[in-house]
Amino acid sequence: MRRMSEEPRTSRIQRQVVQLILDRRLTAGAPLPTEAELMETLGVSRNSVREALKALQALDIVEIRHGFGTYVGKASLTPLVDGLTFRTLARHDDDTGALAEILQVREVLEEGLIRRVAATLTEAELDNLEGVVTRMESAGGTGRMGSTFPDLDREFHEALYASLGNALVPQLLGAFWTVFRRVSGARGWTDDPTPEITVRRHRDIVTALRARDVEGAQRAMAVHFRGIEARAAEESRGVG
Amino acid sequence: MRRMSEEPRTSRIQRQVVQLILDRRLTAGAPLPTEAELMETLGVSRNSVREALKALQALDIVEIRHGFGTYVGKASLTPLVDGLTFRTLARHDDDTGALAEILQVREVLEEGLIRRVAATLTEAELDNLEGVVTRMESAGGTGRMGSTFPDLDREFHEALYASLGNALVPQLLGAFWTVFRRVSGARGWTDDPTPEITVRRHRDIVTALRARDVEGAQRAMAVHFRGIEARAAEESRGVG
DNA sequence: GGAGGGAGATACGACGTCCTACGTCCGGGC
DNA sequence: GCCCGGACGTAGGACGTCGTATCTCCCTCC
Repeated sequence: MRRMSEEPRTSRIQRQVVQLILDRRLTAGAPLPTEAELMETLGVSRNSVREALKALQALDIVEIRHGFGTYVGKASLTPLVDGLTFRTLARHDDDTGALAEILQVREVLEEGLIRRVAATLTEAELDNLEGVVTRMESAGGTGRMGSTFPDLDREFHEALYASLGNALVPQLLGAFWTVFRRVSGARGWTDDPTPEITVRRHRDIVTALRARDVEGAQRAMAVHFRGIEARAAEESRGVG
Repeated sequence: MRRMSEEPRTSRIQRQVVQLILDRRLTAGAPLPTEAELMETLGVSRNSVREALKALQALDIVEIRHGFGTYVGKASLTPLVDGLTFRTLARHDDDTGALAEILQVREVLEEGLIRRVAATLTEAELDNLEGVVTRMESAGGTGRMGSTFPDLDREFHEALYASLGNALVPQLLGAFWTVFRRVSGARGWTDDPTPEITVRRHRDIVTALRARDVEGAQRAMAVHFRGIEARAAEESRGVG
């Protein structure tokens, strides 16, 4: 009699490859055994190996370079971005609700984080933030809403939390930000019609931070998010 | 002359399958075309189809059931859990730092969320939370630290934010919680040596919430996290 | 002697075919 | 009427083959 409920090859191979990385203490960028070596080591066919590696690639746990080899991946939050984007787009009619959920999480995170960061930000970091805002002003002032303005917005929020020394925070916020932007693009939303207001909100945040006004900084961040939410609601009303 | 930098089949197929789901407005659980149909529709081999589906399965965008068919997935945060777990374990020596990062995000989230939820929690929901704490007490009191205690802990934190109406929040917190637990397990950490203190911290949170004491609830949550952080530091010191 | 280019090695990308495993459903036997 | 077993559809897995991308190294040309 055969064993019942045997685990599928592919998922077993996935675990074995991960375990191999862990056991050998490999870090991001380190080369993995070739597909041929893996199929021999694990005693499975090349198809199974490839399917397992494809799955791990989707999780950014391995990186496959055509004609070169397979490498340990950076384990970024790309899968989260893909998943959230799909999930939001797949709500077909109610993507406003899905975006609002993401926005609320971002809001709670940033309002809590800015308090933690307010006390420890150095003057140099504040100067840097102010520089980003200034660049936003000139980018918005030209009337040319290319790709630079959103990038600066993202840069602002990332620079804001750099001093935390928490690598996960900017990645997580960046993931949410990217989802928001991708969904906006897929829905054909227009650019921010009032960039000068958006820029001012950012400047308010820096001003409060420079004054070491924790409450004020949090309030300014909250106001900023009210603006984003209002715009999202507007757009989805206009389109839907 | 050939076109340079042609996109790989597999990733193109991935996008096409996702687009198919979006175009047909399919929702979680809906059946997808069979592998044979896809290979004909997209004009590619079955292996390519399978590799693409495997990648989408890893993202929980599709669900494959052996011998039955392929279906639209729930797009849960499983990929995030897998990614964060790997990422933490792959830091080999410094997993304490990685766990601390996750813990800090959880902490900021929960401290911000509890403020938003404090005003809107109904008495019935408070009763439910208190019931969970009571069950934690009896589970801890027996001395038998099986799997129920951690499950109750998770249940507590999920029930706490149910009234937000934000489906993403409990999933995100659950993901972080699961990563923490998996890493703990992989590192062979022991069970909470002082469950009675942990239970008390939970009860303090409920008490503050019942008194509609927003500041107190946030403080109680902060204290709870101090405890978790201390225990994590202790364990990793003991093992490392 | 050094820079550029081509040949070969290496490794992933894709395909076709075959067989197996799983699950459903229907029909025959009890 | 119930139960069991086999047919059928679908995914899982294996093998062999060819195609294509990247790197390396050596040879040629300047």
